[in-house]
Amino acid sequence: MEFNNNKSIFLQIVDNITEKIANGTFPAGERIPSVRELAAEMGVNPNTIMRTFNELQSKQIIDNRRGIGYFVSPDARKSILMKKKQDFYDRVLPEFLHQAKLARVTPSELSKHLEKLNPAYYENK
Amino acid sequence: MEFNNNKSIFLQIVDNITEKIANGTFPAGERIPSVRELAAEMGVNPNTIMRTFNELQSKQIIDNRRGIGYFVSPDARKSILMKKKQDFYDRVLPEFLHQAKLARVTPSELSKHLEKLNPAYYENK
Amino acid sequence: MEFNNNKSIFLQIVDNITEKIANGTFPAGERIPSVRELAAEMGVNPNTIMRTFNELQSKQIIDNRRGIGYFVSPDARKSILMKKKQDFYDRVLPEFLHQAKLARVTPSELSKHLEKLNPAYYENK
Amino acid sequence: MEFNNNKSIFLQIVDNITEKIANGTFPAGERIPSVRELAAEMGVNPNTIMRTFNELQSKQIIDNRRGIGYFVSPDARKSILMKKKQDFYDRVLPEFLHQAKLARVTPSELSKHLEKLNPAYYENK
DNA sequence: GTGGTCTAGACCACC
DNA sequence: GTGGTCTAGACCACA
Repeated sequence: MEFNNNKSIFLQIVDNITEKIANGTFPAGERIPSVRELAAEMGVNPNTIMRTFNELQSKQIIDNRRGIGYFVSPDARKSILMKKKQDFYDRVLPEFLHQAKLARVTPSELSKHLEKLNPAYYENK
Repeated sequence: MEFNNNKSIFLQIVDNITEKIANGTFPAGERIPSVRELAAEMGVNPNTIMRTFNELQSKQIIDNRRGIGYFVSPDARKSILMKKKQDFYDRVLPEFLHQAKLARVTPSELSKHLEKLNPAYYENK
Repeated sequence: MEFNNNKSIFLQIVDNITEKIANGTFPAGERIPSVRELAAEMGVNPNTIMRTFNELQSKQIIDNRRGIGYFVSPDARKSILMKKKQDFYDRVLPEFLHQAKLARVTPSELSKHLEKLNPAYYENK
Repeated sequence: MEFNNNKSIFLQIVDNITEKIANGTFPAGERIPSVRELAAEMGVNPNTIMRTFNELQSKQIIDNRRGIGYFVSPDARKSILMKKKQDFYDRVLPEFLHQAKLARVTPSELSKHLEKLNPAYYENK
């Protein structure tokens, strides 16, 4: 896996696994790969994966079964999608509008750009 | 001044001063307050202000006159606005669309929200 | 059987079987179900039951008759009850009082709660 | 600092610091010693302290100021005492009564012991 | 095999 | 000086 330097690796892995649960790559109730497997696959130290798992567990996205591994929580997908959407409207969108204002992008200018992108660019990103 | 823990303090001050130049609070050619004044006003270590000034200077937004202080560069405002707009389209907007996709916010849903907000919320932010 | 994630599974099964001997579900001298039976019944790996049996045997609560199975020791019940009571006064009660102190629960406050619970709640738990 | 083998070191340090905040050793709003200081004082690796701080921060008991250190949250003490008391009644007390029942300690027997201890032992523990 | 903890040590950005 | 992240490697209990 390729990592971006702006964000810590373990948080990028948190995002990565969260998205895999959201899009069904890791289905609800299923076991996710072991710490060592993921570490090898992502070219990262097992401790880093462990930290990721701690984070996901504290968010109640995954559960642990002793000696067996980590499993996707039953309602993880739904709760992830809900939280993501809420975060989008509560934090991402206002911040975006703030940035638009600082860049002196007028609402009409912005609308024009968003229209042009709809739906092609947006869907393929 | 209140700071956000997600971003380094000196970068938040860079943004703050940059915006003050963009909106004319600090006009072109004028002297900006001294390191000590700003440090006291913002409740921050003078070293942090120095770092801010170094950053602004390297972006050619302010100039130093030895023994006198720092001054807003003649063309600072125009260049700030240009860079801001470019950064908005090159980085902020794509990232925003990416976040929208991850949050499963459809283009039409997004348009609807933006319409509702336009122009009232957006202008007053 | 449902397990608590704070304690190892085999120790939870040890507790479970110990209590069944204490309350007469598994009477003295009788054979207890086989490893495979218990494993199936509890939804657990047979190795885990084996470990449980080893533990119980080392505490002289059960005995093994080769090729036949495990049997409740003749004096298991009496010894379990004695040890439990001793452990309660030596370890559980002091720890409980320590927790009460950390929670700033005064002795009188505690007495009041215990009175209210006695005997109804306590007996039916 | 001396550690108990039944519980992970970082959780024992969490308890230790939490109690120090509860009893006023670390007053609200004050800075707590640095990671390196505590690590040296407790004879532990700085990473272990870091893990402790992450835990305390996620519980909103301490806050971070970039480049300066960690500070006790303004309302940490009150919230700690509330949570502790709630946990005592919700979890510790029921578990204790359950243990008493398993040990076949009758309510009256228990009351007698608690009386005897009141208040001397309890206060000095 | 699984996770979990801890250490030692390096390197970084930031104040 | 402060915290923050990551690696490497060891050791452990548990299933």
